[in-house]
Amino acid sequence: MEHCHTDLLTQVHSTLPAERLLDDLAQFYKNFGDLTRMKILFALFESELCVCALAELLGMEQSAISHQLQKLKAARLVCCRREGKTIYYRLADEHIKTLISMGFAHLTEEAEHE
Amino acid sequence: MEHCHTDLLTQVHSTLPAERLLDDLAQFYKNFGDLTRMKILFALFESELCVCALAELLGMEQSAISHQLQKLKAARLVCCRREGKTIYYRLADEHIKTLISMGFAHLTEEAEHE
DNA sequence: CTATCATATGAACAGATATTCATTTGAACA
DNA sequence: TGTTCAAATGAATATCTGTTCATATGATAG
Repeated sequence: MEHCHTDLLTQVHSTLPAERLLDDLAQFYKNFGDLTRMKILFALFESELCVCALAELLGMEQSAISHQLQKLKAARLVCCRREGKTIYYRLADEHIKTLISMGFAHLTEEAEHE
Repeated sequence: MEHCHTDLLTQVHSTLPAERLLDDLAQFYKNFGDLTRMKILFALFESELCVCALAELLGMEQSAISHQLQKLKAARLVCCRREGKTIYYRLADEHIKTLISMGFAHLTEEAEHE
């Protein structure tokens, strides 16, 4: 492994953010790495929706949606309000929309180049 | 489920991108949802590096790094060049840097608000 | 052409994750 | 208070994913 410049390695190493921070970042992105959650987020781009509406929209069990919503909520990507028996979910902030849209743009741009 | 406005649902449904596209997007984000890959990407922010340098840097097996690099390569997040026996990996484009940095910023901003 | 070094690949395994089913919580209303 | 509806939760399960180990490829030097 003599061809690996040790000084370059220590330099690169010094610029790496703390392990904890990198893991938080990976955990954060993990939320976008699932089709069901992606659908939920895109649906909430348009309007706040209750759990059963999301279940209906995605053609999935209420329980499955609820489990995913808990993850999105824990990650502070969505928040909710109660109205009687119904609980309406919405995006936690518009920033999220921008973030996802960037990935979307990246993907569609890349497709154009082919 | 009568409280769910069917017309709202059909309207939201009409704005959802194609299933295929949403899945591609989720698959794309999945690449950022792993600590090892996140470390690799951040390391490549600084400099192109060969496989064994990355293995050394992360304190992991060459094989583990190589497997992850194949995934990043398949997602066109990184590319490589050969120089003799050594293969150097680098970010596929600077755009990636921006994309990841946005998540990073989002995370650190959020932390400040607490 | 053989040995060696860097990397890639495949199979196997362990740990993580998404979904389902069954049950519980919580609010409204009779 | 008991029933009903919406949502949350927990256990079980099947699938996916990351790492390791063993081996293969591919380039270079002798």
